[in-house]
Amino acid sequence: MPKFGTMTSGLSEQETIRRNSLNELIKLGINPYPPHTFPVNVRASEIKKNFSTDPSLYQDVSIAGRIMSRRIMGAASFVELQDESGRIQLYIKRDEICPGEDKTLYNVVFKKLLDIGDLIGISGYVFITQMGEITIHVRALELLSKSLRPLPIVKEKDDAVFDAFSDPELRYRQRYVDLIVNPEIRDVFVKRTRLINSMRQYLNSRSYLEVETPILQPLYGGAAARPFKTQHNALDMTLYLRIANELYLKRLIVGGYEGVYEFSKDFRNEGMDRFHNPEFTQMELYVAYKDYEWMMDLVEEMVEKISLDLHGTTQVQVGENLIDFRRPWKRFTMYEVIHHFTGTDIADLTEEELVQRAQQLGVPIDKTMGKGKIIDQIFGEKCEPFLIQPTFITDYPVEMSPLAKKHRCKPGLVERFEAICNGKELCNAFSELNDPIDQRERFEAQLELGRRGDTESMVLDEDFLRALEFGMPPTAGLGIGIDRLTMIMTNSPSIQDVLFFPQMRPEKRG
RNA sequence: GAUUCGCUAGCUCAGCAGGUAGAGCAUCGCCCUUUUAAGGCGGGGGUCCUGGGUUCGAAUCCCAGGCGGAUCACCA
Repeated sequence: MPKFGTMTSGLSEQETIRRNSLNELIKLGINPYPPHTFPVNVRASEIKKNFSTDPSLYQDVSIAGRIMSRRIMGAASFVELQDESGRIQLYIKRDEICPGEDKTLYNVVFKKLLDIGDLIGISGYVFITQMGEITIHVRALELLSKSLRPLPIVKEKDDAVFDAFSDPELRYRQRYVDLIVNPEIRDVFVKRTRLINSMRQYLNSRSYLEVETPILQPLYGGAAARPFKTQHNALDMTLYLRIANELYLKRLIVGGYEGVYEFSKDFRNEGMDRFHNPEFTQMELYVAYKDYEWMMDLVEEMVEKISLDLHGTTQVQVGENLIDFRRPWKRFTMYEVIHHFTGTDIADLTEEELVQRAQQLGVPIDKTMGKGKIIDQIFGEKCEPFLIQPTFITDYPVEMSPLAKKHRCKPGLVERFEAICNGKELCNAFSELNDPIDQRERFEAQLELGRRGDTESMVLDEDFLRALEFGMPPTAGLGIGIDRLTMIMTNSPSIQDVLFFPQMRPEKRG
């Protein structure tokens, strides 16, 4: 466990030595945390990429970064310097950085008082060593920040990694260390940002308006989930952290915007596992005068573009599976896919028959479940895990979709789809319910489910109903899980791998 | 929440017929002016997650707890 406290007595040997080095530096008149800028004019990866084709460009480079390893050979040394772009080797020669009689900078400062983990700035010229490594020959060296804790040392040879910093608990709790020593982790988060940028660019190119809606809500709505509850002192009222932003975005459609979207952190007070974090990110989009068929086309196009932007191809390797986002994706109705995987046509079954059938299939159900939830359960158990390539599942039972419009020709169903990919839901979308009378009835059915013991049933939102009563255009709505999509696009097996700081229990000493 | 595995030096790990702690890298000292998991020689560094119990004696066995991973349940 990490050691806290600032008293020397509580420090490890290596921490004490570094603090002593810090004091020695100060005695030599060197500020270990200098305030001035350092004039970086190039990045490590750029030198490595371009030096061979045009060496003349790199005769006067100035670069800053972290010391990741040192190989000291008497009066000359090699250092691996890491900046945001990658690593480059430095060659440091005593008589080069200490041209006069005083060799303190090399013999004492560099060799004794600097450590792996310290941030330095150097200037020099680039050359290639006898071993063929592109290297910066250092003319001047300056300490930019002293590191007081020893860094885990990860070594590599011939693509084999030695002593990897791999303890998941330490990696998540000290993500900053993870990012320093495991550069491929940094890349996952770069991809996450590029994914969001790609999606935003796509939506902006269609002139949809990016908006912000409340995270603290007096009523939670827009999804079936248990909320986090908090207290506003001045108003003396309970507020909930949003579980979705659907109802607020629809209010904006009522208000006259014809396309709105929001990247939103949502919060659900439920179990945690490798697919679930209490706070997670969704992108919700609402477009007026469109329907769910239209939205399927949009999702296909957008996700295909994202894959191309990230990987230059529609194909992505995810674990054992090669997933191809190339349009068009397969489309099945919920009943079709259940029939396909279970051999049962559930379209005309009564609730009792459905219960019986679920039990025959070994699908666990309980008394609080309505018909819709049982169908969803069968789908979740018997179909969803086996849908690997991106697939649209359409036309859900009305009971499990209280915010979706009734199907234009199939009674008992709604105009809803989910995209399933790698056995998991990627997005959820409907032709939005804009009939205020129907919406009120659906809320009331949800209240009834709540009375039967369903802790995730929706609550009735009078203000939202009032908005609908003013008239909402026919609208297509979409919610897409950004964490899940990032997991797929970066081949990450756990949501913790795509969140910088996944939720953890507090660490305790002893 | 349930089951299961894990927690030993800064990091990765070994040690578990119970006898009082080890390796590699890191670190410290010395040598070394093109090395790259640099190398050579020498030295330090540990509430063995915590608390109880069994025992002459516990990192090791037993019980309880903490934190984490995986799987399951709820869910995105």
